[in-house]
Amino acid sequence: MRGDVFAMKCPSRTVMKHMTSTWGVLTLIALKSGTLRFSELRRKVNGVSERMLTQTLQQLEGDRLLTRRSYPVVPPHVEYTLTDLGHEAAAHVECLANWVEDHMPQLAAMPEQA
Amino acid sequence: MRGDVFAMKCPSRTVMKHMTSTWGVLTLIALKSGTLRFSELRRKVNGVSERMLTQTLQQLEGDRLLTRRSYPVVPPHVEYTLTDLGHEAAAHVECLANWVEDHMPQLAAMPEQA
DNA sequence: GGAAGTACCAACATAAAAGTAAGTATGGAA
DNA sequence: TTCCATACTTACTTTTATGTTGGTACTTCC
Repeated sequence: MRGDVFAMKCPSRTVMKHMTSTWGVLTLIALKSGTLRFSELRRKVNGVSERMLTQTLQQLEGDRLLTRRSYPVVPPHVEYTLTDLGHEAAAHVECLANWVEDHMPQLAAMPEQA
Repeated sequence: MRGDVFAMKCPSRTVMKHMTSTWGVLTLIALKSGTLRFSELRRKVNGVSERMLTQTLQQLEGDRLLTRRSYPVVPPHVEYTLTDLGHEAAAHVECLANWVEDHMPQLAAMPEQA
């Protein structure tokens, strides 16, 4: 029942991909400090397009890392909240991001390659 | 001097991308247990093409996460070893991967989306 | 003599990811 | 009355990622 990221077809790879994607990382970290609605996330996650944010949120919801709550009011109102699993996931991702941020001076002297 | 993954142009994003790329993750984890040569890595990292492995190794080398040592012998012999930084990076990445592997049953019930 | 192994590179082709623009419904503000 | 905000979707284009093939230089094995 355990996943194996070394196995090409293991679904754990898909979850990893979602969590470590550019916008997945930022979305998880952004939601760590609490529930946010779509437009708030969009402002917080610098540079995401609506399309990408929607897609990222749907992926993370499909992985049960967050829940979507939509209120049927006239200007749409939708809230996104991390699940318990999501909080754990976000903690790991943030830990990684913090490490990279902290070690930037030592990493990459000449950032000219993609 | 500290990086910021929320900043679109921050080089930390590039490093994150290298570390969390499909093959970056597997390469780092594979090298955690010690030096490996190219062909050994290729066999260990299930499914990677030569091209992708080469590229991944060059990126990680550029980020100072591993070192390349090449011996000028007749059948080429090249060894890859994690740096101290690389070991730290690999630990974080493996931690994340382990978490995902351990929680697979709870994540993703129907893995039909990309 | 011919095949295989080694660690690549370059060119080409395809697949996947990401961005752009426009459309939708509705209420409230200007 | 026109415009904006909201939370999306859809179609389309561009960019990036990845895979495939073939070549290299030399040696050992069959």
